[in-house]
Amino acid sequence: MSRKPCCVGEGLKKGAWTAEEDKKLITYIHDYGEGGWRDIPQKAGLKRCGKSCRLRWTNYLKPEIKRGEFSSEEEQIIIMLHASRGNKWSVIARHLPRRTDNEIKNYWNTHLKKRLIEQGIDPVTHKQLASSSSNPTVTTPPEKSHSLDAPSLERQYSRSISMPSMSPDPSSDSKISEIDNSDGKAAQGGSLSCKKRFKKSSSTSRLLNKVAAKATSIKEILSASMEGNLTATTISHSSFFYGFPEQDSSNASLTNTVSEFDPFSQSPFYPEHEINATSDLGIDQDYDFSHFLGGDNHNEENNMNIDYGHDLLMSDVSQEVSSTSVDDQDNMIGNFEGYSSYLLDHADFIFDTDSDSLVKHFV
DNA sequence: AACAGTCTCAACCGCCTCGAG
DNA sequence: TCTCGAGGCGGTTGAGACTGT
Repeated sequence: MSRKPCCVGEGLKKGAWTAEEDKKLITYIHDYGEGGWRDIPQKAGLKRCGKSCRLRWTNYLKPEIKRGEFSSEEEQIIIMLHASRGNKWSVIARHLPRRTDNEIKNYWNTHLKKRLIEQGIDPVTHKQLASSSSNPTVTTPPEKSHSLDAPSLERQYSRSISMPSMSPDPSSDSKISEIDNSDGKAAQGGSLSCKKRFKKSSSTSRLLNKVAAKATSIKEILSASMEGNLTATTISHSSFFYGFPEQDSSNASLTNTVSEFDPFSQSPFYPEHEINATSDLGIDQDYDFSHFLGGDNHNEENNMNIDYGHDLLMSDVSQEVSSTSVDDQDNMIGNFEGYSSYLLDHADFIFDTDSDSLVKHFV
């Protein structure tokens, strides 16, 4: 019972971190590892509260953190998880690889919430706002507002929730690079603003970036779910094919080639080619995001956004990932990686100027 | 160029949970 | 069983960047 309180003390600094402070913290954690935050400021020579050090590390300096624009897949995941979990940012963050709860929270408050409102959807209840609905729904009490069933969600999101997405900033691995050393202050918002980024991106490059983001996101999602040691991700096998309508099952050679990289085919833990289809939404079928993507115009660009199952509304009370062996997890992750690589290696994505969309050709 | 309004997001605040003593 | 501190979490703030006039 002789512990010192954490955040009391004279001369503790507040406000933006300087590059020098960041360097001290990074150096210390590199040498001694995370944990024992109470003692870190003194040992690292920082005039900061331990809690502040922990937040700075976990939200900003940690090497594996991904910064930059959220992909459309990430946006969809956030919205769907928010619909079922509410403002449980840490829970949502566990299922978004390398994203922090703080970043997700900010992105929700500054982008996604506004977009849902613009679309006439209540960002709290995820139901149609009364003023914008021709068929007003009864207001749902808050405690029930985040447990909508799949058909309800499907009805609510009648338009695209996608925005042009950019691949992660290549420089994002270097946190130091985001510090403006000219005045010793942390650079505000380490990357360009959303609006500016979009101005710089042509529709073609945006689409190509989507392809790149898609190829890695499959693996990342499963990896994060496993690393989070909470739940299995509910990605159904057949979802992989929903986004590839031109993939004809009658084409025997193609089908064989694809199944060679089937991430589920070698897992004895997931019979019937389905990973833990239990979800908070109580759905066990694939969630077809084409309903989200805008009326009758389901062009290829839209399909690019729904290429894997978005019924990955995981349940923290469902099957624990720890019940699977390490070998099996590695095997599955490896298969995801193989499938992603396959897409990049064996499918040409050609930009069709007529339809302003990408056309996918397997070679 | 200057100013005001708006937007973004890093950082802080306060509360909660868990576990050690 | 109780107390208390560490760590975690969600809500909020405000400095700085951006945009419009």
